[in-house]
This record gives sequence, structure tokens and C-alpha cells, in this order.
Amino acid sequence: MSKHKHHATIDVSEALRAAGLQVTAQRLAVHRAVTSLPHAIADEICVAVREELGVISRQAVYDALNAMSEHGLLRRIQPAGSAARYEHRVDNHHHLICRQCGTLVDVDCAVGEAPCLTAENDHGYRIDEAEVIYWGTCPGCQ
Amino acid sequence: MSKHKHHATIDVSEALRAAGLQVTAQRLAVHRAVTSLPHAIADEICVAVREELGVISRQAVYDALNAMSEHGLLRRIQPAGSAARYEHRVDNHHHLICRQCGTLVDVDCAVGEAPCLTAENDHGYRIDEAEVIYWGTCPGCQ
DNA sequence: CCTAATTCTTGACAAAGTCAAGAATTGGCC
DNA sequence: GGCCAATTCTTGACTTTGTCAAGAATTAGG
Repeated sequence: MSKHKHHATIDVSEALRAAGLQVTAQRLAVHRAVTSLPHAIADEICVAVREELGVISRQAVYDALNAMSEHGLLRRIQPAGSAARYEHRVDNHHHLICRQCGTLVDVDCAVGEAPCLTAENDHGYRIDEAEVIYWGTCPGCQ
Repeated sequence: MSKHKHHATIDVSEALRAAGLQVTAQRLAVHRAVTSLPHAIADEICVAVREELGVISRQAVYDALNAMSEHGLLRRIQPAGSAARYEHRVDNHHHLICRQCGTLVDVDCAVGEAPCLTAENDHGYRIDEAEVIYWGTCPGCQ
């Protein structure tokens, strides 16, 4: 895959540059935190990054999460009843959330590559994404 | 359909009673406001109800919206980047949102009755709802 | 190394919603 | 109709999540 030794970090640096974003210690640390804490909210990322870097402002965390989400390096999920969550998986997949305990797991797309992009009636919209959230009860809560 | 003259109001009263909720002027007015302002947020409902009733507390509006949403008299939608929206349509349908202007329209379910309830892998969850939001650009913003 | 642009820090601020205590209303029962 | 318990509403403080703005620090290109 990669020709580099420090695979993940270097890839993120390259992805940042490719997106026209500067490479900073804060952004790299935020990306690492999201990778190690999938589906974490901003505040949890903030705590994790502070354990690594010592200090980072809350705003810098939000800026990093927003910038990287907008440029496809991270994906933001905003399920009902929760603050925004972030994940490093940016491929096409969906989410399954437990109504009781809030646990969130990834599920591969039911239909395939760019699946649910077909609505019954598109009302003239140009649809670019179908966001699917499955709600239910997890095994532990049943 | 109904045997009653004042169709909507009486149906809502009956639905409230059937749900074990008390029938109050505030709840009826909140339900009417949601019916006349589909996809409105709590604050807009609040304004609309005040035009009708004169006064109602913000908390009463939230209580009514929450109680009726939890008992199937209303449906809550919480799209990313927006406050919660409410609608009186409680059948199975999905939503199409413009990324530019935020306009939200209903779309019938692409698959049918209880459609997307089948995930590729349910991870042991008992799934009871598949929430689908189509994101795109509306005709006016294209 | 110098400079311009970007990013980060700091702190105030805003929006959306919840919590809690007491007052008012609803609905069943006599 | 009146009474009582439970529910609901009012009021106001508070929390969470996130944005805005100004100045300091950092990054990256020449």
C-alpha cells in the first residue's frame, strides 16, 4: 500500500496538503484521536488530544474537526439526541444506534456502492448522499 | 373517515387519551401548529402557538413536542446542522434536504412498507426504524 | 530567513434544550 | 358539582454544544 514507514501519520499529512490545508501538530493529533476513538464527540476528542499534546484549545479541536470533515479526511455523524460524532472511516457505510444505551456501530451499506442514492421521487434535487441510521435495541439492552 | 365534525382536533384528543396523556389546550395548539407548519423547529412552534393561545411557556412547548413525539402523535426529525424539526406525518417516509438553503421535503419510502429495516449485518440489534436522509441541492439552488 | 496566509488561543457569546420547584389544570370518583 | 391525586404548566436558572472575533503563533513558499 504505502511506501512509507509511518503509514497513518504520513498519509494524513499528505491528505491535508492535498486538500489545501496546512499540516499542524493539532490536526494530526485530532486525527489520531478520532482514529483511536471512533464515534467520539468533540469533547472526548479534546480530552484525548490534551493527553497527547498537553494543551490545545477547544476551538482548535472544532476547527480541525470541521476542516477535516469538510475535506473528506473525517466523517461527521449527527444522530438525533447526541452531539456530533466523528469517525475516520470515510467510505460508504451507515450506522446502527441503540435507543437505550446509545451505542453506535458501523454497518456496511445494504445496497452496495452508492446505493440508496435513488429516492422514490427526487423533487428535482440533485442528491449526493443518502444518510441511513438504523435505530433499535442492542443485544445487551434486549 | 371520522364520524366527528371537528375532525382533526377530536382525533388528536382521542389520540392523546389513547396514549395515556391528558388533553390540554397547550397540547392541542402545539399539534395544530405542527400541522400547519410542517418541519418547523420548536421556537417556530412556540411563536405560532402564542399567536393562537396568547401565552405558553417554552417548556410547555418542549414538553408537548416531546410527549407527542414519544407517543407517535408527531414525528421528530433532527438533521445535521439544524435544531429538531417536527411534523404531523407519522407514516413511513423519508426526507430530502438541500445543503445550500436547508429546505426539507418529504419523500415516500423508496422500498415500500417497512423497507430499509434490513441492514447488511444487524450486529444482533433488534432494528425498529431506518431513518433515511437524502442530502443534495434543490432545484432553486442548482 | 522573510513574509503572507493560515491556524491557534482566548474569551465572550448564542442557540437549543433540560432541570427543578411550585402553581395550575385535568380527570376520575363520590 | 366538588374533591383529590396525578399530571401538566410556569418560571427561571443552568448545561451542553458550538460559533464569533481579535490578536498571537505557526506554517509554507520564495
